[in-house]
Order: sequence, then C-alpha cells, then structure tokens
Amino acid sequence: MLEKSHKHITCSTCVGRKNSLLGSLCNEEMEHVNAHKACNYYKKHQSLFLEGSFPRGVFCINEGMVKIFQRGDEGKEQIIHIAKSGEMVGFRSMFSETPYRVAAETLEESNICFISKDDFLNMMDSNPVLRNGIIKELSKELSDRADFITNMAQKSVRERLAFTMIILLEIYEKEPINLSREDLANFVGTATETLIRLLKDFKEEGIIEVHTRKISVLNKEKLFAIAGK
Amino acid sequence: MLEKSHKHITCSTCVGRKNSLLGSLCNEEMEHVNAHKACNYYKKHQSLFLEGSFPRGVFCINEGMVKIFQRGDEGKEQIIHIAKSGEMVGFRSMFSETPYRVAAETLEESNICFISKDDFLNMMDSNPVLRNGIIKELSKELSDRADFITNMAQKSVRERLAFTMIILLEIYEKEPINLSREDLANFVGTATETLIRLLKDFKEEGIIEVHTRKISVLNKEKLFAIAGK
DNA sequence: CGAGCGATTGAAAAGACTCAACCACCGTGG
DNA sequence: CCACGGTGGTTGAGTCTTTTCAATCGCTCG
Repeated sequence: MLEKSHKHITCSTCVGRKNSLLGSLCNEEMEHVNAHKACNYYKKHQSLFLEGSFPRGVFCINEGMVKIFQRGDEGKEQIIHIAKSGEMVGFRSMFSETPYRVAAETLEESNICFISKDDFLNMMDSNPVLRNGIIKELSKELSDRADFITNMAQKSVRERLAFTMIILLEIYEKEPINLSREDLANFVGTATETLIRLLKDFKEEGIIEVHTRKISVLNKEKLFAIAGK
Repeated sequence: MLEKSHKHITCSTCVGRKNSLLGSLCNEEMEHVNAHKACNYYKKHQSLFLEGSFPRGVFCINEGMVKIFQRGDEGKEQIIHIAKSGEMVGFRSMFSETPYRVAAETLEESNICFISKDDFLNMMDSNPVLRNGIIKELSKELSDRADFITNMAQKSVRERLAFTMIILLEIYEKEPINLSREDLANFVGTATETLIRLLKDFKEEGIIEVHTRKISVLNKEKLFAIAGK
C-alpha cells in the first residue's frame, strides 16, 4: 500500500527516475530538482490538470498511474495515453506555450512530484542529454500516435481492442490490467456495451481471464494475431 | 508551371523559408545550408521516403505538396498529414533514430531540398532558436494528433469529412482542394464510396462546389457546424 | 479510337451503437 | 447486522451507419 502522506520523495532513490527522461541528471542538477520540486499524494480519480488550463510545470510520476485524455463533443472521453511510474506528463503543451488540449487524472492513488516550468526549462538549456532525450521522446510519441490514428481509422473494434490490450500489457507488465469498463472502452474508442461483448468473446476464446475489474491475458499470441501485428 | 530542372534553389530567396522552422537561421548558417543541401525536382506521386527506411536527413519543401501516410494491414493508406511549401518533413523519426513509420510522397510536382542529418543536427546544437522551434513544432503536432485520434474515435464519417475539409482549407488557402477521391477518403479514414456519397450530400446542401477533382468550399460556417468545432 | 483508371451508383450485408432493462457488488446508515 | 441505494457491469433487441461488392460511367492518355 502506498504512503498516503505528502512526505518528500527523494529523487536519488526514486525507482522510476533511472529509466526516465531525468536519468541523465548529474548530482548537482538532481539536488536542485530535489530541493525545488513539490511532492504530492493523489487519490484515485484526482485531476493533475484540465483541458484548457495553462501549463505551469511538469509532473513526474513516482508511483501510480495517470490517464491522459480528451473530451469529445458529447463529453465522452478519449484516452490517448496511460502514464505510469517514471513517466513525466504535462510537458508537451508547455513547450508550445498553449493551453493543454488534453487532461490528466490519476487512475489509482499515486505519488507525483511537480517541477516548475522555469526550473525545467533551465535544466533543458544547460543539459544537452536531457534536451535530446525530450526531443527523442516527443518524436517517438508522434510515431506512436500515427499508429494510433491508422488503427482507429482502419481497424474493427475487435482488432483495436486486441491492440489496446497489447499496449496495456506493456504498461501493467506482470499485473493484471485494472481499468473500469468505461475507461477501457474510452481507450479503444467504442461504446461500453460493445467493449463488454468483445471481452466476453475473448474470454470464451481463452484469450483472457476476467476477475471483476481485473483482466489477465492468457494468450498473448492470439492477441497479436487479432491486432494484426 | 514549375521549373522542372534540378536547378539550385537559393535559401535566401526561398519563399517558404521565412515562415518556416529555418526562419531563424543567421546568414552564415543559411549560407552553409545553401552550399551543402541538395535540390531536387519531384514528379507527381514520387516518393521521398518509405516506411521502414532509415532517415538520412530532412526534406525542405520549396514548392509543392507532400502527403505523409501509413499503410494499414490491408495496404490501405492512412494519410496523417499533408505538408506544403515551407514545411520540413522527415525529421521526426530522425531524432528517435528509428526507421520511418510513415512514408512521404508528392501529391503534385514539387521542388524539394535535402539537408543531411549531420548538417541539420549540428545546426540544432548551435542554434537554440532553431532547437526550440523544433521542440515547439513537435509538441504542437502531438496536440494535433491527439485531436485527430479523438475525432477518429468519436465522430461520424460525415463529421470527420467536414473536419478534414477545414484542415485542407488551411492547406490549400485560396486554391480549391485538389486531391483524388481515394486520397481524400484515406485522409478522412473511410471507404472511397462512402466519401463520394458524402461529397454529393455536401454539394446538394450548398456547402461545396465540385469540378472534377477540384473542390471549392462555399459555406465554411456550415462546415464548422458539422465538424462540431 | 480504345484501354484503363478514377469516379459514381445501387443493393445487400455487416458492424457497431443506442436504449432499456436487469444484475451484482459495495458501502452506508438505520 | 441487514436493508437500501447507487454505481458499474451485463444482456437483449432494434436501428442506423458504414462497408462491401458489383456494375457502370466517363474522362484522359497513348
């Protein structure tokens, strides 16, 4: 169970940081971040930022999961990404100096640190490795989103579900996928009812196992075959 | 009509450059680019790069139009973006040092210059304005693609067509939209037949005017209303 | 002038959505 | 401790959008 305090999380011992964009920080930089950042405990379903608000800095997930989503015209959410421990969120719109076009909300209780815009931009100016890491990350995400678009445009809901589950498999690693049916539907881009019917099919085909909310993948290969990858 | 030669195009007089990412270049930098780049004339439907190949540099569109697309499982193209004069293409995958996940092909005859990876990366290292411009551009495109995903996932084909035409309106400016039905369908993400039927509807509703391939928008407001923006 | 490709139309089928009802689990308050 | 209410999950039926397939048209290029 998570520490529920607003206790300070030390960057140097942060599990996620090593493999994150901030893995390249020298001791001095890390100490500076450590001294200037704000740590916060978030409950489930708490908002990090809203669509339309202006970025003031970046969020660094120490522990927990965050969904990044947009609201369509009828208020239906479209989940664009799910971020987990070690990932940074909120910096994309910061660079373009425009309001957020997506919103971010915790999916479970989380510990998340906040680094101010100025601190972060200063680090980027002085640290070419960090800078290049950011550029690389932005580029990689652009490619991912191109794939996402093509999938949405050309695949059936069944294929998209398989594709989405493969993505979720990487996010949840060994853990079973733990999302509400609605969130899952909003990631796949379909109606909740359709999603439930397809989950049932997958279950009957022995591809997944379901325990209330939690979904375990039994047959990854079939999933790949259906997703067409 | 376009110059059909492989004549050198001078950066300092390039119409597109002023408003492009390379607008920030000092004279010295510009001269260096000018001396080291390669200029090429492309026919209609010629490929700049293919999905799966490795980026060797960036393409700078002096004149003409280029579609950026992915091929889905059944070979159907999904157009992700249409680039025009002044835009640079091909640098996104270059940063991530991975093969292209999209392909690029001219939509019409074009003059396009090529700057090698090394030259470009060197410029980025030494020119913070260029660097920040690139980061800003990448971020902006990420936001655009988030919108694109949400549209694909939640809107009807009719709404998506309206949305796509608004985008095309900005690209073609005063000119009528000039795309094959198939390309248009591949941008909207639908079957060609469906697209044609919807164009007919739009025509009957007085929203557009069609002359063979060329589509002129008569009523932009209606388009916005349908797109839900 | 003919071949061929892009554009168009029609009809039928499939996929997905909506709406409505129902179920099951969970925490609350009596 | 149990009944209650509420939320999230599930199912069924009907409808609508969109796709698919097949056929036809018409323009352009050699």
